[in-house]
Amino acid sequence: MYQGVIVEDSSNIGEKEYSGKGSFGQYLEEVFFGITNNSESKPDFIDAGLELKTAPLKELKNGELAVKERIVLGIINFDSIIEETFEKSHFLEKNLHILLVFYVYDKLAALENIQVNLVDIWNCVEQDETQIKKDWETIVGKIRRGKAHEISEGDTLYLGACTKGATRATSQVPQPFSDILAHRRAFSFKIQYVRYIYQSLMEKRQASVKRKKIADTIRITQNRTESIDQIIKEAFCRHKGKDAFTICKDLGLPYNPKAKHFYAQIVKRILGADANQRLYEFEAAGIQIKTVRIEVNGKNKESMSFKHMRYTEIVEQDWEDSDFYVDLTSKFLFIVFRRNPQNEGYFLDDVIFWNMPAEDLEEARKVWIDTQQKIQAGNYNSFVKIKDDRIVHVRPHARNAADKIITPQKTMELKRSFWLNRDYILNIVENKSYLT
DNA sequence: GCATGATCATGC
DNA sequence: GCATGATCATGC
Repeated sequence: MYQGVIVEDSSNIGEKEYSGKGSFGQYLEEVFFGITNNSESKPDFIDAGLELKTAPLKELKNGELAVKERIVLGIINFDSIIEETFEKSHFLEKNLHILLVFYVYDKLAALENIQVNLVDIWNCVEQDETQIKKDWETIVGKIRRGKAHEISEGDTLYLGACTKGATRATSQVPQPFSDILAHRRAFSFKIQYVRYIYQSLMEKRQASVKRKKIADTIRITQNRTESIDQIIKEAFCRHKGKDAFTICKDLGLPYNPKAKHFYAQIVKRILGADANQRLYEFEAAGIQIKTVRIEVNGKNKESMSFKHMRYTEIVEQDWEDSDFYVDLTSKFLFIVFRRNPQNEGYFLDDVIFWNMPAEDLEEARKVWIDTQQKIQAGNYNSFVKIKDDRIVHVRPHARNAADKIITPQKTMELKRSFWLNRDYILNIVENKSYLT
């Protein structure tokens, strides 16, 4: 643990070094707010009841800023949390009101030059009480059932239980209802939720400046006790067996299967939203809608691509901060269309709400590490292939052969992505039938 | 029939 | 102009 001196006057500042992850947070607390860094589990601004959290943003190629990481909210004590209720939880005591400081991440900049982009207060209970409580109870439920070692990021929507500690081997701790050691974990706002927080705070600010109206959002879980997947299932059941053309006709949507958001539009409408309305839970949880087409032979033709990787970025990243990790730990909503042998069209057969099981995520991690090492070594022609049968593979994902990006070796390489193997997708789809 | 490389279509 | 989701084309 870091033992800091109290910064009582500015002459101390120059003597102190802030390094590593969280250095900007320490700097803000000590120099700007004049409080000592501590790992005590009391609010940082005890009198105001405010917890200070800094959140890095990264600059995208197009100049826009995007949230870089999840926000970690404090270690989960497996032994004491089982005695708590959500309303009186340690989590709520510490994190009810959070003062968020979004800043632009710059590894090389001096701390005093770091650019703060947005400061605002977020009250997760005021905004999202139902789901945050549900998530908290899901996590605590696993601990109470002696399943702390099976906690997965995929279990929850907004509040996650992320792993803590440098390595798997050195971060195993006991749990109260099982002899199996579990990975030490902390509560966090999942990165998709942080993205949502940032986006909605920015929108609020811009709307107040420009006196603009914020687009309507629908909460599909509002006034309902069912889980989000049950609600989706019910809504989709009404359209099972129809072809996409008929569904569009029945919903009053244009039939335009090549449009990028065609299936997302259908989903939206099936769930009761208009084109100009937004689905709150999908945005706040970053749920990915993916379509799968099954041919007459019972198989899908295609693997599933994700956004292309940036070779210079991946060599510097930890697995858990990588784009691919964020993608794979999202909830997925697979919309399954099946080829109709009579008329060659596709009909809606199933929707599957899915998240990747921990052991598969671990396999994906190994492939990611393998890829990272090969990029580091400048080896761009021996990535994991689909034939290797390792759940995911690496493959080109470019506009054409000339569509290249820079590498750590300063050469140009074809854009590539991680892909989910087509067999793996088929397996998900065939084993988890959902609409009955 | 499938793996793999390559590319398309759309929208922001 | 490019990201992204999706799909095509070729050769083994």
